[in-house]
Amino acid sequence: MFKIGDFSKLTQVPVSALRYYDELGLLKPAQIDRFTGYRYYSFDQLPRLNRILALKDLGLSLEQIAQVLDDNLTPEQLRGMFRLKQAELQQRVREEQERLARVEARLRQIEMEDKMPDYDVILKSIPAQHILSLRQIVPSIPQIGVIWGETYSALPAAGVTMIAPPFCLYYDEEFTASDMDMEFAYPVAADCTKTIDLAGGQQMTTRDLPAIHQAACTVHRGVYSGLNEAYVALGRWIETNGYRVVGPPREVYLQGSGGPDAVTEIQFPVEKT
Amino acid sequence: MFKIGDFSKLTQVPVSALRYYDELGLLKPAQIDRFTGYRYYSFDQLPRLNRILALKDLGLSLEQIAQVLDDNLTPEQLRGMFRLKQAELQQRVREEQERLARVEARLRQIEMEDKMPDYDVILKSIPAQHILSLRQIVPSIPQIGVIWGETYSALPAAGVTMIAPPFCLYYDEEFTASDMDMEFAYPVAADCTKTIDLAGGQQMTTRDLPAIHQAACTVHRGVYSGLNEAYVALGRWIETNGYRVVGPPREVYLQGSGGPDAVTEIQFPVEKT
DNA sequence: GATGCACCCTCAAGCCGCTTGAGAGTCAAG
DNA sequence: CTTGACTCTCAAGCGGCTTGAGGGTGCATC
Repeated sequence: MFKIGDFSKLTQVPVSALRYYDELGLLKPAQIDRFTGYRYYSFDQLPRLNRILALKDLGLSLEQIAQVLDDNLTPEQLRGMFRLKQAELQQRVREEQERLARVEARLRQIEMEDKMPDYDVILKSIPAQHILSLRQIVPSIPQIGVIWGETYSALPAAGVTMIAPPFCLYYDEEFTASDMDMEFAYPVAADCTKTIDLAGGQQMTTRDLPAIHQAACTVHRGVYSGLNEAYVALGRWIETNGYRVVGPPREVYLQGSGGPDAVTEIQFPVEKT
Repeated sequence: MFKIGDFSKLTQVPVSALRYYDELGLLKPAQIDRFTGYRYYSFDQLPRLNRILALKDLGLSLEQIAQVLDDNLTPEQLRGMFRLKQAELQQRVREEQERLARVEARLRQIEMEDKMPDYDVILKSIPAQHILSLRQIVPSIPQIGVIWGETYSALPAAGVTMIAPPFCLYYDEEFTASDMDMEFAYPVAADCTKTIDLAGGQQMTTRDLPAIHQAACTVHRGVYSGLNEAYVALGRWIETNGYRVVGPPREVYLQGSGGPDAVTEIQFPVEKT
């Protein structure tokens, strides 16, 4: 019989942990002095403690360990438990490896530029939306503003209200500054079905835009001409982190002044390669 | 300006997390209604929030993120921080991979035997010890008990007290049941220097036994003839988990009755291959 | 103007696996 | 009989939130 301190030295488990295991009923001392409350342990408890440590080392929670030790589960349940743990760990290893790759990319960037990068790229999902949109080949960049003006002013007349910031989709595979295949989109209520005829003979129509599982996104603050850098940053992030683009990027005009206080989000649908 | 719920939907960050970031000073709302306490957020806060999310995704703590965002550290500190994080993550990936390998080994074993294995192997370090010992070629297994008896009875006469359970070291590379090269050891006080002459003309002497950085250990309960299985289990564990033996194994007689309540620990010094 | 209902607030507790600390009692050696 | 090392219990703390209780707000509808 040892006092807790001796048992702690023997097993290299902290006294506080032994007391905690006692509290949980995971490892009760062989004996407790009923007057002083002193815990006394015996060698016979080593196998049980070792099993606790071994299972803990496999990543099981103390609650799960208690089950394995006491609720003598069926072999079936036992297998299930470990298979689950295996899957969990595989997932975790993958995640940590990806995280490590991201940290290394960020570190290289800091070492090159000697400061934090200007754009932070995050992955997020984008919910399905119902939009009122116009798809068109746009001859030049200045035209974009014109089209936004025309389409926007047509909304109230048609009794349509935008329920989220407008955005556009770029369908060209490569960047071009002329004859761009673009779609101008206004998110509208899910039950809205409309067709609007515009001055130039084109039509805006409502349609569903499916959800995007994963998109690499970044936010640009300032005039639109600066968006370039954001695209560059996003492109680099996507490449160095092992993703690839799987759909047309979107430019969301969160705060659409076009001036220095404009806020624009760029979203690239991506997939892990 | 959005209320917290709208900002939460926009950013896909839970309301409770936004409130928590406010509390930490990590992301204060652009404005707070001084009468109702309602938080109001603006688009301008998106870049900051994105940076928070990006850094969180790299594994930084919120405290570290606050530093990066506000205490604008020197590029030197910044690099240091990320290099540290990199090292941490490399370590973690290794650990999780090893853990996964252990879980997979255990799973295979459960699938073979349809129950938890009888022996749990754990890794631990073994501190340096000062011992009084006798190294000898032992002709046969029954002789072992005899030698323990002789050496043990010589201790009191020499005024030596054992301060931990006795153990023996096995120097043979392979298992043999005859002519075993063994050392019988009694842990004694660090300042004890003695030579004891035994009946057969041999001498026990004191010496230092260095610490073992890592040892694979398991505990056997019961008669000594059952130790075999414990050795088998240990050997298998060492092999399947990618370790190799780097020193003579020890058999520690924790509860040395030799009967069914005997408790023996076997320790193999090991190294990751 | 009353009533819903969805939203917002603050404050406190809970999660896990312990660790740390306060305040008080116990044990063994000198 | 004192000293000092140990033991006990109980409470709080860690991180990054989440959950819930209890109560106030804001806007639309009757």
